[in-house]
Formats: sequence, C-alpha cells, structure tokens
Amino acid sequence: MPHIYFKRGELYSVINGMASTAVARRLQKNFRAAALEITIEQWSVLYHLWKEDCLSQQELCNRTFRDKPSITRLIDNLEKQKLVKRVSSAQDKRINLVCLTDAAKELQDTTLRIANETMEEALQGVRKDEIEMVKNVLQKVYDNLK
Amino acid sequence: MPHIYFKRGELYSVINGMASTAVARRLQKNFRAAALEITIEQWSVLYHLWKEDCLSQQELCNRTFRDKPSITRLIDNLEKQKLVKRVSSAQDKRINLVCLTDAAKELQDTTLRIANETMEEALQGVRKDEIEMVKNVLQKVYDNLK
DNA sequence: TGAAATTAGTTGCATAAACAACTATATGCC
DNA sequence: GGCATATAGTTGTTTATGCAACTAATTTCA
Repeated sequence: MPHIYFKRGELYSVINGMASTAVARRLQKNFRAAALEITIEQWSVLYHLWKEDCLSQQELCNRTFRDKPSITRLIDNLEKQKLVKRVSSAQDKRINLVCLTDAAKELQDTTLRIANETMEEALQGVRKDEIEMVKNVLQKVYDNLK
Repeated sequence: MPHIYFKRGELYSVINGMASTAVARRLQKNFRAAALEITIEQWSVLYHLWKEDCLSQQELCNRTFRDKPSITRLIDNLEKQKLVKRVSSAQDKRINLVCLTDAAKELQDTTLRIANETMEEALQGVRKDEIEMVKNVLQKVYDNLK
C-alpha cells in the first residue's frame, strides 16, 4: 500500500499550477479593470502575433502549447471580435495565416504594460537567478514529458 | 511604447503553466492507460479526501484552489460516478460534507502509484534542492497575489 | 502518374473554469 | 425576538480544453 504521496517534493503542489492560475486570474482581473474585453488566452495568442504577425494556426499551436481545436476556437473568437483575420496561404492552401487587425495592434502597448506590472507584482521578492532556475526546471519538466 | 516583454525573466514563459499542463496531460494519459475513468481534476479532489475524509465543499475550495461553482460541479460529477456522497452536516445545515465511497477508497493506491511514477518521470534530472527552490518561488508568487 | 501517407484545419462531445446572481442557513447585535 | 449581515452552496452563461473523428490539400514514392 503505497502512501508515498509524492516523496520527491510534493510534485502535486510544485506543479499543479497554483501559481500560474493565480497569475492568470490577476492578469485577467487587471485587464477587466482597464476595460479590456479580452481573455488571457486570447491575449496569449495576440502576444505571439505581436512578436511575429501572420503565423499559421499550427505555428500558434506550437508557440502557445495548445492543440489544434483550441487554437481553431480561440481564432474563431478573436475573429468575431475583429482582432485577427484568417488569410489563406497562397503557397499552401491548407494553411491559414492569422494576421492582426489595426484594432489588435492598438491593444499591444496597454496590455503589455499591464502584463509587465502584474508580473512585477507577482515576482516581488524573487531574485533574478531564482527566476532563471525556475524557468530551467520547468523547461526540464516539459522536455522530460515531451 | 513599452516593448519590455517581461524583462524580469519572461514571466509569461515562467508561469504560463507550460510545465503544469504537460504534467497534467501525462497524468491523465497514464490514468487512461490504466483504464481509470477519472479526470485529473476529479482526482485532485479525491487526493485531498484521501488525506482527510468528509471535508466541506468550502474546505475543498481552499485546498484545491478552486472557486465554489467549480467544486459544486466536480462533486456533482464525482457523485454521478459513485465516488463520493454529500452528507448534510448535523451541526450546520448549510454545509455539505463530501465523503468517499468504498469505490473511491479502492482507487487510492493505484492512482497514487501512477501519480508518483509520473512525477518521477517529470522530475528526472532535477535535484531535490531545485524542487525545493521552485516550490518556494511559486509559493511566494502565490502569496504575492493573494 | 497515382495511391498511400502526412499535414493543416474543423467539428462534435464531455469536462472544467470564471463570474454574477441566486437560495438557504447561521450569526451578530440592537 | 428580529433585522442586517455573513457564510455555504447552487445555477446560468460564456469561454476554454482534451480527445476522437472528420475534410481538404500536399507530399512521398513505387
């Protein structure tokens, strides 16, 4: 009868997303407080498009760690809100390029400022080298399971 | 025009749940492979009940970091699957105590073994002191936003 | 060339989460 | 006692996720 309960440091509490959920909720709350009508999931897609516009849906899957149906529906909703549009690729008709509208471009600065402020708040009292170490460990966990 | 993009170490990638999502998916996959018909969210509720049976829904909210409607519906589904039952508290009629059935008690050992194995796999190459540091940082993040 | 396999994206279905509004019970306090 | 307030839980609505099955376009290769 194994009553081990995650002897290697309570993995459950390490990685159950307690912190990421808290950050996500706070970020969503701060968006709402600024009258920004987007979800953090939608924002995470826009975030990658601001770095590089007109990515394929598959590329957005890779960069946001979501599966294809999730991206399909996020893009559906972003398109309804006139924040992106699907443009069929001329080279490969299977591919939809997802491109930002002007309205989405206008959201960039405000939402990134809010995200940075939220992160500052979340990481108060955490040293840079600690952040680096957390990043490295979480990356290793991700790679271990990939 | 703030093009900072999380200067304090790409908080987005630190905490966006990439690792916790990967662990959750793997755990779910391993449950399915063992013909266990529960979701990881349901399992996370059972996990706390195995530690201490007959908690109130509110207490389950606190321990699993979920809000009340989420717990209501998780308990609804667990009750449909005959894994828990709601017992009205004699002292306070507002309170439902959520108690394990025998069927749920039988799931404990197998699912905990699978969870431990999944965690071993996820944490390969990660030292104990690194796990401790990650726990501490994520706890600090959580406390900062609470 | 043309059939098989691969890749990109969509749809259906079940579960889960966030938020607001709601009911019911209990507590505080005058 | 009785009214105001707080607490426990439920319901409705919208959004998001996971999985499987599906269509359409492209690539592989005999």
